[in-house]
Amino acid sequence: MPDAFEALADPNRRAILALLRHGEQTAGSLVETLSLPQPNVSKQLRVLREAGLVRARIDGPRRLYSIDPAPLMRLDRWLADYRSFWAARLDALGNHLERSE
Amino acid sequence: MPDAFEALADPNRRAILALLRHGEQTAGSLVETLSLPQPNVSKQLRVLREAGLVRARIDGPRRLYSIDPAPLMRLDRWLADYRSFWAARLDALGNHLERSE
DNA sequence: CTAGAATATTCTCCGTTCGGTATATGAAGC
DNA sequence: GCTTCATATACCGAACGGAGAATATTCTAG
Repeated sequence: MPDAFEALADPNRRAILALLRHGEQTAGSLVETLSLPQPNVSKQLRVLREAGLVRARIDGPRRLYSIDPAPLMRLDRWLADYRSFWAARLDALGNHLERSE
Repeated sequence: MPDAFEALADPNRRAILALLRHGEQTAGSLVETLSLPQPNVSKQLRVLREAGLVRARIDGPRRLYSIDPAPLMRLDRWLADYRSFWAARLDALGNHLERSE
């Protein structure tokens, strides 16, 4: 059972996640968009599912996949411990920041 | 040459990064703290270096490793595209948010 | 219950990675 | 130049991960 870090290590899986940002998608539409072989996509979806990054909703013969944000939240918290390393640098450069204290 | 996602997929490498949060460390002190074989640590440091996550400063016979935040910044920007998936949920729970539109 | 569409699983092959051990490089002191 | 300490690299075998092709499962329709 892979964790989120391992699941995100693969570019194809990140591409799937990016597509799911636009909303629920059937496995088939992901196959079309990615122009990858169907079994390949299905296997990557399984890894994403086991890592908790996506969930599948059964709709007749299709499965509708969508993002489950929980592991990404944890990744965000993990990353928070490192933000101080670049926050200072950005302030110094005077860049516009999306976030402010 | 591995990218940051691949480099972060390994728990030992994440442990090294966590230790470097406290500041520059020699390879030797990392070996002690992690209680991993020295060549193992050295190899993980190489992967982290090639991914740009750490840099090494030569100080006599030792190498002082420290965090290079650039790839983590990129990871943060990557993650930003997914924040909307849990921001709404946090709002609903009444949690305090670091960022606001 | 048969057929067909959508998706998942299995299998094999191959390149990569990992842990462990041994060895090599490089700098500093004598 | 030799020795020693600190670190890196080379080598090996085992385990892992991904691509591809073939097959199995599951649902729905008729």
